Amino acid sequence: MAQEEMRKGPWTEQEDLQLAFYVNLFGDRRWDFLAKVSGLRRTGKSCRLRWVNYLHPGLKRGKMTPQEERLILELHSKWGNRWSKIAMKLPGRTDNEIKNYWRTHMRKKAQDERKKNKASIFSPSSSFSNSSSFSSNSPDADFMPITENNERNFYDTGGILEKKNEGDKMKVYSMDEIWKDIEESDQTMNNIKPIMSSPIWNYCPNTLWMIDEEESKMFPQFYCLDNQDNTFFVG
DNA sequence: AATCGTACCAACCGCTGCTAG
DNA sequence: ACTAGCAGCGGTTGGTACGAT
Repeated sequence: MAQEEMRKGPWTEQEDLQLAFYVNLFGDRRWDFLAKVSGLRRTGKSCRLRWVNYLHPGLKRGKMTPQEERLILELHSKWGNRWSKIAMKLPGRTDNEIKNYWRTHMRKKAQDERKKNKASIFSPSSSFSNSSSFSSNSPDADFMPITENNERNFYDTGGILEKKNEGDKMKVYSMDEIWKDIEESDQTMNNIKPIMSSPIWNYCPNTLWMIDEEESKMFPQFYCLDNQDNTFFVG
């Protein structure tokens, strides 16, 4: 039997409306089922992605704030490429968004570093000439961490570098209280399996997806960003 | 005005882990 | 205990907007 051709590529406004309607009707589970009943010629996977990354009412649009940027840097240095985990600490931001941001950010930073290094590489007093990154052939390698296998990887940065950043060029921001709570929530999260992986699910008290009492116990706290004065607060 | 390079974002792909049967 | 199906995650790619030349 010839399988119906699945649509790919950008979503139309009509498709968005259709998806939103059926998600509201049946909930945000069983994506294959949703894809089928909605009549959208999309895979369940595609529907889920569209909903999570674009249509969900709890999403925050627009540029990353400096606070968010700093938090991403901090969390990435701690957790590495655990985008979904990082996204959990940035309400309204998706793992995809953070991942994209990081990619752009790192590339830019790598280029800056490269320029700096090029300027100082021939200087006799340059400590760079003694650094391990000197031997790298890759253009971005200067900014890549060394992995547990002693390999460099542009994309997989952070995490294991946590100690390496102590006291050297990585600026340390004072986010003690946030960190304290993140560490506490780490312990909690290690013991409790989250119901949903996306941060937006426990961020949308005014939407159809209100968290219930049980869920709120699992996620006792989350950070919110006050766009007025750019401060974090715990909800 | 045309072309090129870069940044950004949306979406796809492949893999993994979880869970229900 | 095993397996199939599903959900989610991380990596990658492709398209578009925009600024520089």
